[in-house]
Amino acid sequence: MASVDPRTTTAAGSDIRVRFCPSPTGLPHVGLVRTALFNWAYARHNGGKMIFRIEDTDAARDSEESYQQLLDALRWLRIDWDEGVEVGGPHAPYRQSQRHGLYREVLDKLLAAGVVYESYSTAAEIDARNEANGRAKQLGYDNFDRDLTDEQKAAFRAEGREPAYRLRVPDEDLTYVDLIRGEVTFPAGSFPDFVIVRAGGVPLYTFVNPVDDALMGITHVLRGEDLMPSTARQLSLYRALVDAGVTDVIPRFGHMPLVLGEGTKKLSKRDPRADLFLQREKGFTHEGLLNYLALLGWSIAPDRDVFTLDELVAAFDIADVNPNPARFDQKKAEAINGDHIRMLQPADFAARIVPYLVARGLVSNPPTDEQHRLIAAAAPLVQERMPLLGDAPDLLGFLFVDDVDYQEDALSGLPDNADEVIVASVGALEVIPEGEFTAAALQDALAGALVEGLGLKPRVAYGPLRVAVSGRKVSPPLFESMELLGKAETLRRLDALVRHRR
RNA sequence: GUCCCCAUCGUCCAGAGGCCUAGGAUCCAGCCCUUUCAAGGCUGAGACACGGGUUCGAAUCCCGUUGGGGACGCCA
Repeated sequence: MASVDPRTTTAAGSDIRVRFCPSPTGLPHVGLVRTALFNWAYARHNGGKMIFRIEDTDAARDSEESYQQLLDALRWLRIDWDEGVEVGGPHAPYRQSQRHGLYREVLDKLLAAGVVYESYSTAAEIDARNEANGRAKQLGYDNFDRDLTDEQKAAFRAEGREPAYRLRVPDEDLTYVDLIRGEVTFPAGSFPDFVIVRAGGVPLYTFVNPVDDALMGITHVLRGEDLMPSTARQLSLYRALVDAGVTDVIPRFGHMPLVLGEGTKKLSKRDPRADLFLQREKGFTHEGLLNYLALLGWSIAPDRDVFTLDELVAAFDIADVNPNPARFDQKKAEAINGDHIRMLQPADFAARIVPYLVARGLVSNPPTDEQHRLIAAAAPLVQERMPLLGDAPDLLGFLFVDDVDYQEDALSGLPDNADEVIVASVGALEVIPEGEFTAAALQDALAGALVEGLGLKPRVAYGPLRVAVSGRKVSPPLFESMELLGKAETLRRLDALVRHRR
């Protein structure tokens, strides 16, 4: 009869310690971000601690660049940590590549406790034995070296072989209560004794991950569903760790649903939607992206899905997370982001679009005082009409260039009487004094000349002016745009379009 | 092949036995507002995978089927 190990932690509230422990390989992925977010939110909600550790145990794939990107990502997202890389803490160091001495000590304790043994079998030998015994190859290792005598070990050593170390896994069912999925049982014998330290002494992930969790006092392991099957191995290692006196409690586990891409497949690292920095370049705010990601498996209320990070923290509980895999929907993510953009204070919004204008070469870096003034004045015109901060250059670009870049569709959409409209407009605008060139005055003058005077529908009347001013069919509100440009520049642009059409 | 997980509108989420003629968001369609586009408002289309139980009563509990996903390394 399966039962939960009584040594499982009962930590709650401020005793909760969670960790985020990525390996520095490749670009930060949105799935990774959601894992970090839920860990962080759980810690913050409960007043517990968030530990940020780096699992750089694979020298071949890890890179310093990737490590820096991870830091950049979390800092941009405002996901902070109480202990870990950069900030230090009582369990430093927090990069596994700097903890080898610790792993050696733990291995010695496990060896002394008799729960780990030396294994000399090579992969080829294991395969050969399986074949000879009519045992399926997928079953893997056959626990051959479990009871090697000292003489046998000496003989292998004499051949120049170095042992790998394997954990003697318990021959009984392993049960735990998943924080998201409830009770889960792995039947006895579903996996063989596994290697924890490679021949040559390099410790493996299957070893260092639980060891660090134990050493760092992690109470709640919240990770991706893809790691769920390895929980059986972790549990068996944990028991060994307790038996060997390395730790005295076993953490609780919660497995978050996968983030899917198109169809039913896991969101690929190659999928552009998965690339955190690409999403940032497109113009996601950290608030919007985090809000959307939180929606993948969780909700704050039945009838609401836009919320602040503070609200998320106040409401979050890992037990409320839905176990279903969720698809990343770019459209909805952008819609949520648009809501967050609209929630921004005007000055904050203006500041946030600056990097995008700079990137497009529309303003200098940093912008001049004059450019700052223009950005601040123009920002309110576009804040509610963009789902992404990256839409700013297209919408506001016309304000920062001397020559209007006419879009093809804008030109071709011009009515036949465009010149007539512009000429009439110029007449109406010329009489407005420089100091009274305001949106309200412009609207009065243009409505009088075009809508009443020429009897045009507003859509027809203002279209040519919009193209003359912005070069586009879609732009910020016309009169306000003209006010920002000023009388002289506005008239110059109207004239320029007429010339351009000749 | 073995083990594990999952199953409500196209998508995401709500629903922990009667409040469900299943609710919200997104997307799509239409209307309103309107100087374009948005935003905003309104309306509409759209789902409990299937089959058995349990129960007076099931989207909700149990079993099975089907479907999907994940894991099975001296990778992480």
